[in-house]
Amino acid sequence: MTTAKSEFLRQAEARGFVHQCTDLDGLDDALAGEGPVTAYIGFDCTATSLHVGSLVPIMLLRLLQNTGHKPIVLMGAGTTKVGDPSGKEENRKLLSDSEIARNMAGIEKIFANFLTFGDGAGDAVMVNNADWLDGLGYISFLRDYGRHFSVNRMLGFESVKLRLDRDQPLSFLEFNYMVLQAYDFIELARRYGCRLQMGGSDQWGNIVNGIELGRRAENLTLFGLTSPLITTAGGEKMGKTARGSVWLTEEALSPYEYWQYWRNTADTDVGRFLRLFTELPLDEIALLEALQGNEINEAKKVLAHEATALAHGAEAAREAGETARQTFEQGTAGEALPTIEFRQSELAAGVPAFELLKLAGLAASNSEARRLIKGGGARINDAVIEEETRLVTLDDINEDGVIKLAAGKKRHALIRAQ
RNA sequence: GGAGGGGUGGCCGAGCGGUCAAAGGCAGCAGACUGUAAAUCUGCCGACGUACGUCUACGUAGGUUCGAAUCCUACCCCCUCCA
Repeated sequence: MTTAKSEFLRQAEARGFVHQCTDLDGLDDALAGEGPVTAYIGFDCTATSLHVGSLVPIMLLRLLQNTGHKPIVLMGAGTTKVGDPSGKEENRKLLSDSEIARNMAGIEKIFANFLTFGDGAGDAVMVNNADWLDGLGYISFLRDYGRHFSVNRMLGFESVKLRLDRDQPLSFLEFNYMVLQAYDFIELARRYGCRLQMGGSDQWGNIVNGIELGRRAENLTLFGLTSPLITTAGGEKMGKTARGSVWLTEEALSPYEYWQYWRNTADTDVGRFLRLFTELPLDEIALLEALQGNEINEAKKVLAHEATALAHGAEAAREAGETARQTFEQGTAGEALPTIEFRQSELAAGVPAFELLKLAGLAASNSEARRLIKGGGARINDAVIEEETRLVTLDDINEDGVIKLAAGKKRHALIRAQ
């Protein structure tokens, strides 16, 4: 298929969201037909925040909503109790109910920035599969749905095969994950008329299972659509930096640092990321992408701004951009830099620079900070720190009333005296 | 159930009684170059300590030895082959 009829698929394809689809033409017909199509993506509740690795599905749901359809965010509180074996890591540790509840609350807040929730036809809804999974009756579930699953086939699925081939243990608990995920789909179809499940390419097997269960058990026509796994030009999964994951919540990662993450995108990733992670028109992106040499930095700033505005709001994005401008282009210090407060009296007595570097999060330990100083990578107010044991005092406060600390050229922090 | 192989720093992977905080690679950090890019080159890369150093670390727990990642015993886990 070259041109989709539906706005959603046209955009999704043009922007690089589509990897595989169970029935592209059929789905296109449905999407182009009358009324909104309801679609869902499931998210595990394994942490209190999501990171940029989850941004592709989030943007996909947003695109769905923007093109007139209804997104369902499925919180996998129920399936999280089982653990997805496709993670291929080993057994995951089981999370307690309270941990799951806490994680879910954190994740919910993120979606509020990306989707419009409500009761209208096109409004997004958030549901929790624990609502139906927790109360399943074992025998009746087996009789009604279990009979539609062929163990022979399940053994052939990538997630399972991988474990078996390596003789790694796969508990019966985990083996059931795909059954439950398949069941989620028909439960959503029943409750919300949901007809499409989307997800990362690693979810293909799980999604297909749901579709087949729908057909066998309820004679439903369901669709599946997966997006490619996005890696950086360096071939790495997205979302890791020196300081850990690139989280989407302010509490976990400041908007400024989030902005910086995007600003530091590799040249070759700029166009792809603009298409996936911003909503700029494609022709505009094409222009930005075509910029050469130094000028591509303008495209990166646009990417950083747009992406940050989605996650943290336009104002926070503007502020982050302004701080970056002041810090990098003007050599002064912007408001939004990470800041630590210090008591006047403590500073008067003098605090070792390496300790400040550690406290500011620019080094993981005192040793690392000392090494940084030894290596000539640490600066106070733009002056390289020469002695390893340099004390920082009130005298170091510059004309802006702060002490500017830097580790390398990119990582800055401010010290304020209280 | 039987036979053999293995568990080493964030990951991969050498070491197989002292010279081992442990080769090499990857990742990471910094420096040079640049464009807050990529590639390349250089340095650093357990913690604490201004140096000498101290402490913690080679699956877990004991033991042998002046001395163990290296040898012995038990336990846990993984892999390969046989039944």
